Amino acid sequence: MFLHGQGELALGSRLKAVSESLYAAANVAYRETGHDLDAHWFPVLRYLQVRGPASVTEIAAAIGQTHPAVSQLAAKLRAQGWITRRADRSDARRGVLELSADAERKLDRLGPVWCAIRRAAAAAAARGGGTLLDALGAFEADIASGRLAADIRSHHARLKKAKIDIAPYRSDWAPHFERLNVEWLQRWFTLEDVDRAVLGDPQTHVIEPGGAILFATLDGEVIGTCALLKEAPGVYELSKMAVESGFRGFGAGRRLLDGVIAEFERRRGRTLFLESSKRLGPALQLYESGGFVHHPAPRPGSHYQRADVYMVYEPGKTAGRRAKAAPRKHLRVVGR
Amino acid sequence: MFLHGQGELALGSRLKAVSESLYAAANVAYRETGHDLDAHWFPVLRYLQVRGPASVTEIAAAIGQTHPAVSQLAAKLRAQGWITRRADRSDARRGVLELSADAERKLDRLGPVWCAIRRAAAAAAARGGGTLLDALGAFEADIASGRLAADIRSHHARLKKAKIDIAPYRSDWAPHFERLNVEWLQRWFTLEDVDRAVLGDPQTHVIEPGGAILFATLDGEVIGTCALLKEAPGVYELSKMAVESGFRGFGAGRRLLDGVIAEFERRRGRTLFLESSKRLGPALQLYESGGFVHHPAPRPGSHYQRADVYMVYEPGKTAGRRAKAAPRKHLRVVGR
DNA sequence: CGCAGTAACGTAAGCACTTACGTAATTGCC
DNA sequence: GGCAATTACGTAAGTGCTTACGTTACTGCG
Repeated sequence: MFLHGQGELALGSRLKAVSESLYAAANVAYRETGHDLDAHWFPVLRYLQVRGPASVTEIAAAIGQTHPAVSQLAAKLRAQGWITRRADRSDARRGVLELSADAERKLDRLGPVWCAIRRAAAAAAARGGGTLLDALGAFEADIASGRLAADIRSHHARLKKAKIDIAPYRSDWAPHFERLNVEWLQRWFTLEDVDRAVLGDPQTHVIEPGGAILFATLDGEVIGTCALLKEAPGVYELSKMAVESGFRGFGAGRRLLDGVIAEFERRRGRTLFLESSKRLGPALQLYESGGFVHHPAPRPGSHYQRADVYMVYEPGKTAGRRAKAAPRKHLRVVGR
Repeated sequence: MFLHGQGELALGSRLKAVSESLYAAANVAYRETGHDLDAHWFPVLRYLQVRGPASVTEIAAAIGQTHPAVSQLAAKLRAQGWITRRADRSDARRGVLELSADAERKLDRLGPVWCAIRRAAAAAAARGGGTLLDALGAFEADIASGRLAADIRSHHARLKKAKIDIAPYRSDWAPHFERLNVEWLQRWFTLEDVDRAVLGDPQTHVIEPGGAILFATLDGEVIGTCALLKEAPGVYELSKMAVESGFRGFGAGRRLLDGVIAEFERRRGRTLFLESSKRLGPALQLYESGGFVHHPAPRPGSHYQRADVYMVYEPGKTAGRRAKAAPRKHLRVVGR
């Protein structure tokens, strides 16, 4: 192509073309996997998914676009039922955009597609090696030959067939432990000092005192984590359970919970408790079905500001589990 | 920025944003240096400059855009006097777009700006190192901080102050010798076998037989070249003179011509001739002012199909040079 | 407390492309 | 040599952004 000979001068044109091809490739992947959304919506929808309800200007600033762009897209998404808008009671100028429950459910299933796109794109970029121009050239070649699209397809097929694995702590996965937890903490609460300490150095704060950290992986991709903290001899806390948005509903949370309980039992612990919040409805359901029962009073001397739920593990109480798990059956099929 | 955390998934958005920022940065550079054109025109204008007159679909295919895009831009450029359109007599559907003389003159001066943009962009891309994502991040940082714009400015300032240097043959510059000549040969004629041989391996075809190759450089950038070929003992040919489009009118051709004549004289040659074409008006003027006189008959046994001009160097005939050079004075000031 | 300055949007219009479509000329093929 | 298929390319309309502008609400400062 003529522009290749023009070096960096044609970068603008080529970047734009590659950008558009990437949107198109992503859209093909969405369509093929039965997801009805447009790649251009990704920044806004993903922001709302990860960070929770937000105003137009907040989103615009975060994704690097102008507020009219977000405003117009929001109107369209609102018309299609993806998002809702309510007034901000503290500031009448501002509106709060929020994913509809339906959209939230849809997005929670997109993990494998996103992961497939990410892998294919990373592979294409890496093939170029060295410079930006080389990487761009490799991208263009992959797009022109259809290799990018084929790669997305095959990665997605692999991910859909893959099973969730539970793996023990690995120091090189410490950043995943932090990333996954920071994501939901920022969304639902704020990072407290206890969190920062534990997440920043899990080795010394969790592993060395006699606790454990488990990772849920799907085809090598870390998509969830959970920790068992040793509080006192025989007393353990289940904590830092996090599953990546986009991979929810595949059973990772259940597997992590079972894994942590197994770790607790391997240590012959006496007491296993957890602290959580009423706001985290689906998580509480999971804990209940896993054998945790609500404790009437809040835990004395809790280290979390946010904790208004205190649950304790009672091995006998796993009866509800099978019943709760049943309606999830079709999800498991999709997930595996 | 939020999108940075999304890895390759946000590549489309980021590429588009960087693309638009690059257009904007280039436009700032054009405006600051007093050039009245839009960065979006670059692919079309540059194609016409380098390859010569072309049809809408040919350009569209070459620059990777759709024909309506080129068609619409062509209409705009035609209205502004940048290009003209005439009918293709062999195919009534097709039109032939051609740069106006004025546009050609403007584009011939853009070399330093283009070079400055290229250098700044290359530096930004290199700062990221490794992967496409890193390079992109570096780009975004440079754009946000204004460093890219500042770099373009300072590179341009350097280039405008720089003088043209004439350097002897260096084997690592052989690709420049080829590139510069292929560019104009493809535009004005076609590559003949003689050309391919000489350009592909100048060492054995030019240097070793006792000839010479000179390069014109501006601040380290190779922008022109010219060769002295040894035809027989004492008989030399001036050939393969080429100056990059974008750097014309800065006196590089004159300097190369003088340099080659000096090489000829250093070798105590008897005869120095050249072959050219009537179609290359400005080049013929240069040769005339440099002391070459037209020979009435074509050269017997010419190796070029395209040659319809045969000139011979006569040392006394350099009188016209000063007169011809005079109106160029302001150009030299700009060029240095 | 009043009121300039600023912030949060929404709307309109523009821009650089695209896809869709129509028309006229050329090519290919029996 | 005739006619279907293809090609060149203009026009219209759509898209995903942008800039420009206006309205309403909030904020800070004398």
